[in-house]
Amino acid sequence: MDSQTLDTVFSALSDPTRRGLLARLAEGEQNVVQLTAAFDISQPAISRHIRILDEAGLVRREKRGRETFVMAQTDAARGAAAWLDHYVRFWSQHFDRMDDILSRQQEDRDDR
Amino acid sequence: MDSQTLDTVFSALSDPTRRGLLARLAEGEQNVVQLTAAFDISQPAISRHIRILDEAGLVRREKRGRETFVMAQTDAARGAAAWLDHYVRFWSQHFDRMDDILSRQQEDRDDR
DNA sequence: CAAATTCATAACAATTCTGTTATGGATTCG
DNA sequence: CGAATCCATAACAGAATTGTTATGAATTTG
Repeated sequence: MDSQTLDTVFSALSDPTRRGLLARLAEGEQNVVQLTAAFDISQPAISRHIRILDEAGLVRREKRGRETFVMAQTDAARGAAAWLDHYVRFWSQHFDRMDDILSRQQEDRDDR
Repeated sequence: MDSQTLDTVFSALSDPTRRGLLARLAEGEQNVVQLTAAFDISQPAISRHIRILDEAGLVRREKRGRETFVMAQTDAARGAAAWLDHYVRFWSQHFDRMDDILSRQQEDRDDR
């Protein structure tokens, strides 16, 4: 997952309405009218949020007749999760080493 | 981890310079001059990025004399990682069930 | 103590984001 | 077929973001 994709995915996830949309979509696909009903903002605003999620690869849209169904898409989220996980692990290791060093120093002092 | 914290953490992570700062800090604490040297933008711009990371709980600042040392902080990243993980798992389950249903239907057809 | 270093903040400009209302194309309903 | 429904896009306003330069307080250095 390249840097620009991380930009758009994390940016997409940084808005509470968009996370709310994703949460709703976890229950299954919904059309735009259904999604709009769940929030307190206008339909065009929802349409735009959906578009941003789409561009980030977090949802997929499918037009059937006059309705547009929106469904969650996991790949982009998995990529971002992997990135975060990687860094959390890396930092943790670093801190573990730090703790190790600190506790060794403590032992050294205790030994005196 | 509450919604507003997720806002600030994901938003902080959505900028490539800030992710770059975090990557550098994984190697250990650095002062502002050192961090500024690693990027092609001004010191005040770096200072502001650091502040945003700080407010998101992704780094900690420690002033020693005239220098400010910056170090990565894992808790906020862990929280965001947990959120992402939760949803990825949830969606995956959903899709697994879908796959299950779809393949059962396929079997039904095969049985005919 | 004067000069240099470190870094935060203010002031500003350019750009992007997020909402609104207005509108209209496409599709479905009666 | 005319009316209603679904939803995307345009145009706009206000707020937020990200960079810049200018500046100065605090600290260290020579």
